[in-house]
Amino acid sequence: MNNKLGTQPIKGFRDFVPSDWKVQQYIFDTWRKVCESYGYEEYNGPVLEYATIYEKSGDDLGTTGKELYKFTDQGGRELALRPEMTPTVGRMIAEYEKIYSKPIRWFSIAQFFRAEKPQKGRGREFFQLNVDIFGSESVYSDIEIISLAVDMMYMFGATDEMFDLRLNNRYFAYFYFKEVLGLESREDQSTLLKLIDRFPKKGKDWLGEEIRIAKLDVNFNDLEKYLNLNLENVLDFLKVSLNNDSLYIENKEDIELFYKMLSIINETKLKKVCIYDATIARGLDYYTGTVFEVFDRNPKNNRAILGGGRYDDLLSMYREKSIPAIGFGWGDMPTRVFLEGWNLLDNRLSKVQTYYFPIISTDNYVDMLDIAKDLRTDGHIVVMGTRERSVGDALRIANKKGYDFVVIYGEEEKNNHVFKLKNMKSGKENMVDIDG
RNA sequence: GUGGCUGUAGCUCAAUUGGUUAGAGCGUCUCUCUGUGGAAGAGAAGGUUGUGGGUUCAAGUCCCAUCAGCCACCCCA
Repeated sequence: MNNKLGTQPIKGFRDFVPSDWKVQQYIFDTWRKVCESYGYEEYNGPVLEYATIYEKSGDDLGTTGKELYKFTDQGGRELALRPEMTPTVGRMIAEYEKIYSKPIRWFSIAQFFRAEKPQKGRGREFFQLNVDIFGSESVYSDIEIISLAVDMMYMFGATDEMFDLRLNNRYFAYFYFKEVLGLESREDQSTLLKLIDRFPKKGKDWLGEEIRIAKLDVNFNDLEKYLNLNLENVLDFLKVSLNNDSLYIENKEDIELFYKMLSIINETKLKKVCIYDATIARGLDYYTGTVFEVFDRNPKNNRAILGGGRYDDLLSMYREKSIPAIGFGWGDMPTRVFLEGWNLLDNRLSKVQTYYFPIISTDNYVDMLDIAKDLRTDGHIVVMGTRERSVGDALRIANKKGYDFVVIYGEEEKNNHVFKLKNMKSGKENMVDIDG
């Protein structure tokens, strides 16, 4: 009999009531502030793109299309709601690259859609910050992006104990697999790295079993050595290898860049939160060099809250010659879980000073409109009453709503051509002349 | 997408083995305290127990489906 519609939003989508949206705004404002302080400019792009740009961006066509919201429009085009920004911004850069001098520093805060199974910190609709720098192969761009990500964490009030930034480089991993583990083929190296990517969740027994199944010829002690590498170990290992002229190193330039990056980090304050982590692989699709993730160190939420890396070849899907790029994406949902988990939201949400202007007497309403208009012109936020109230009631309401000031304008004030401004926190009252 | 757990008022939770008209606190609204607040008192609204079906004399309670949330897997762009 009930033919009314349901009131819940559809699975994985969210309603934002004002108190929720306030948190969102706080997160967006913080992201924006730090990006702008680094000289990045904000952009945006279409919510819909041709589905093919997402299917082409990964190595692994079979699995990537699965979580895409895809449909055919009235013109027969295969379209998709954007699940990420990188292909869009890549397309934009490929299209407009000539207008801008390099390097191009861009960021965006936009909404994305993925047909995933919703969980805490993961929905079908979410906002994501994307920060990228295009047209620079320099190691200093890698450092800049990493430093920007870390600064944002600090800007949110995070301390060194709450997070770390985990770095890796797939070419380094491949090189290590070859030199130390004796894995010669790129295919085996790639298989192993994919397995290691899942190792933290699955554990040692699982990894051993999978290696047996994949028939990888790997000494488990050597592998353990790889898994336990830290920043100093990697630097030592690379220093020796890179100085050995008789040694052939595939992707030597990329590995040299990685070495340089780690040695710089090792000498800066970034060292406090940056670590080498052999298990970071980032899905392996379009990343070409540095990969990194920022991890929440809260034991209840041990997960990546942002991730990114270098993708120097991605733009070759749009043009002959690619444009080097590095950047990261940072979702709003894991961020909220992080901030709530460490209690970093209390007292940080913006609070605007608000004037409450109750109707003490409806006879004065016309005058009140003029007074309110003047106050708003002066930049104040004025909330007017909607019905006649006694002064006592008005103050109670102001309390409950958290208004900061109450404008009192009754008979007395009208006769003296003033209004009374009461500060709710201090209780102090001032008479203000109404001039014009 | 697969598997598991969960769903009672806006929120936190009650409701005997299936048994009257599903309750409480907080919150919300109204009133009193008659131009000075954070309080107190009085009262009210708010639920077809997520939704739909089934079993039964009788369903919040049992069964099925569905929707949504959480957890694990998958995926993580």
